[in-house]
Amino acid sequence: MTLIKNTRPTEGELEILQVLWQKQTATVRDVHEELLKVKEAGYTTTLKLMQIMFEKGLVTRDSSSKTHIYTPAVTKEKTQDLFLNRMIDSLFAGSPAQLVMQALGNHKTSKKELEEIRNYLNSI
Amino acid sequence: MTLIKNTRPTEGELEILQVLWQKQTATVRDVHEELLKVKEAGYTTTLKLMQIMFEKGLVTRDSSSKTHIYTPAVTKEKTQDLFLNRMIDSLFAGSPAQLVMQALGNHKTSKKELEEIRNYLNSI
DNA sequence: GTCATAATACGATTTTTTTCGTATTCAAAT
DNA sequence: ATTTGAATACGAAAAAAATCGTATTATGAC
Repeated sequence: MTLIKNTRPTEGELEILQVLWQKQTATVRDVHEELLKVKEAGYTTTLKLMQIMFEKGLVTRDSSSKTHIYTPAVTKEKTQDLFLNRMIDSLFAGSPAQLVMQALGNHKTSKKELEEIRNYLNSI
Repeated sequence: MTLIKNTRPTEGELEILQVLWQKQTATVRDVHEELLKVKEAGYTTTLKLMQIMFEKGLVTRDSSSKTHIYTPAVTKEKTQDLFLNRMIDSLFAGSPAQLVMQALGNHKTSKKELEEIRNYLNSI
């Protein structure tokens, strides 16, 4: 039986997952290139990080050809939940509602988005 | 002139702020006692952390008597926002609405809370 | 086949955060 | 005044995360 660890990605790992979720599939170079748009980083740094993520089971990879092809092994939703829960616990007294209202309050949200949320609320 | 850095509290610092926000004012021992309810920690560990937080400006302290008295120097709301923004950026494609819906979806929120949120929405 | 290029592997270093041991100091109780 | 207990200061070690340099290897162009 395989123990599923709830490995919480580090910041750096999160940045990489970002890219993988968007591209679905990518080489180290692909990811690296994408990261460069946002921050400074050496190629081998990205590589190493992705290797570690592979060991942790955060990504899978096809290594049948020299240039490995990576895919995310955790979903964006699961990861979002991981962080949301953590944040609700540690900063919002365990109340999702508090987080929601705080988030709505301090970010200008468009009418359209507010409407979406209203609809969503009604659908629950 | 003093540069105000947007120092993002570390995990450990957050736990301490937690306690300070709740108590408003506390000694190292107070905080430490509170932390013990939740996790294991040595007294001097807590002390050191609070000293570092003082240097960073995350807390202030009254050191007129031997036993210093600490108070939070950052508000809970500001700190919540700091983390919310970060999370929205890094996990929700910059869309607060997405975060809100995800948070509502995956946590059983009571009818009463949903009602509150609805009211809040209408008030915007 | 050889060479050049680009990829991986891997170890080591650096940086950040957490943890703790020890020395010192203050104050209250005797 | 002395002792004792609890507090702070401080440095250093340990742990976690990020960064990078170098060696090795595979592949495609010639």
